[in-house]
Amino acid sequence: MSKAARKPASTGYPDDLARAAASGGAAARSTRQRALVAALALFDAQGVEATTIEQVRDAAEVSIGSLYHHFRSREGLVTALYEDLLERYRAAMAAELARHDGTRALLDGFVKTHIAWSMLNPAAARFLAEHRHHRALSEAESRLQHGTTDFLRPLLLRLKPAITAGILKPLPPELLLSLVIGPVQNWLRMQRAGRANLKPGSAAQKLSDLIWDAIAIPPGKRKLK
Amino acid sequence: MSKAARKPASTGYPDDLARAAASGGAAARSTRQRALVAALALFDAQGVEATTIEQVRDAAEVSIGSLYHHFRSREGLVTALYEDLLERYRAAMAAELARHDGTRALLDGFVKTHIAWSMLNPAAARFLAEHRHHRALSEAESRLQHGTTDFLRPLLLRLKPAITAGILKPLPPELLLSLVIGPVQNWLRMQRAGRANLKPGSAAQKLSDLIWDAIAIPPGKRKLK
DNA sequence: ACCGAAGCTAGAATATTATTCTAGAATTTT
DNA sequence: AAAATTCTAGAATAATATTCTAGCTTCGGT
Repeated sequence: MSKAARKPASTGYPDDLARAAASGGAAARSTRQRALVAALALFDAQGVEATTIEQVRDAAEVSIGSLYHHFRSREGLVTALYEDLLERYRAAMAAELARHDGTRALLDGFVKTHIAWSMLNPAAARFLAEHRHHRALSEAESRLQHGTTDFLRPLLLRLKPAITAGILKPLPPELLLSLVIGPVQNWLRMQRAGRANLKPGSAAQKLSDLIWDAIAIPPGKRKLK
Repeated sequence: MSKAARKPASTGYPDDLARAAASGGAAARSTRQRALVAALALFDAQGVEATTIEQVRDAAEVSIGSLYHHFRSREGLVTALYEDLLERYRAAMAAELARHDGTRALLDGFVKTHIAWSMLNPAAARFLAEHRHHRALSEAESRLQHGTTDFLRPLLLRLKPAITAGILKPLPPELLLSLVIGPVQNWLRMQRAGRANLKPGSAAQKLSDLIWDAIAIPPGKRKLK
């Protein structure tokens, strides 16, 4: 349990460090990365408030001094972890969205990718979902490309033309975003809480269809422009 | 500067303690209640992690001993506050829902009441939204009527008959709930973050309509049973 | 009205945890 | 290779949560 450095299934970290392991073995992981991996595992198991710096130090086999050198404070560790995970999510999502281009396919790709990534990286997904609001993050967010927490800007930009084209209802961005991401995040929360009976793939398909009904203009009523 | 201007001169507590103030002045508030009010204000201003027991003691003018007598621990204070606020939300919502009975009116009432209550009690709404997942709460939840966090069971029960009647799509409860509550919670989060331009009333109306489009069977396609 | 029990208040004493500090090792730059 | 920088280490310190003991207040029973 302490130093199972090789197998992917246990850390809960996105990409599961297959890359790091391949590039020189466990020892090659940077101190910083070891700390992040350990922190995520502990946070996921016990919650952030309940995990102490000392626990992270033991799990990551990193000295207190190093921890503070890299992260400045306990809060800084939380923030760094959030930034790192969000970046990984974004990369995965961006890669996936680039493969679709119809309006409908884009929405479908977003919903399915979001859910699939969350199932593949449960600890990361939970952490991101539960710490969207952490006070120290507002400053971190601005450093993260956009000044917004929901990393959906790209999706939004590609949905807007469909409004002009008369395919989507002319909704303000805030409603469009809420309708797309809201139900998905909510279903994932229920699923994490063990209150979901549908399988993820099935839920994704249905949510995608239903959200479409909410935001699209029914074919019969479309007016060409 | 943050855009989210907090209301001054108010405790932020639901009902704003008008009741307590009327029934004998500030001194009449129970120790426990003073602690909850102070805690909510501090949590809202600084976040939970950043507020210390000592700060609560000073703000509430309650001794450490009393604090621990009433709440058992710091975590217990958080949990008690969550339970108290949730109970107030529930009472308000239940009272409102009892006044409607058509399927559409019910949904509309839910969306509008949820948003209205959140605007009226911003600190409470934020706290509830941000601490839905707090580890110590899972146990608390079971004590709270239903074993679920989303206190939407009553709404769900009243929506189900509409499925049999062919008005709503035959959706599993988890999807129905996600579609109704997800967009609303998401919009409120954006609004708290200062990223909403719509006025709450307008957003509520539109969300209600859009959600209806997602979950209802279009009139033309309904089959009577 | 009085008694005891239970609930409540108080804050000093203690325990736990976060953070700082100083020193030295490793690495990178010049 | 010397100097500078970055990184590691863990003991020392500071901040904070929790426990403990003692006195006070309220309340139900007589």
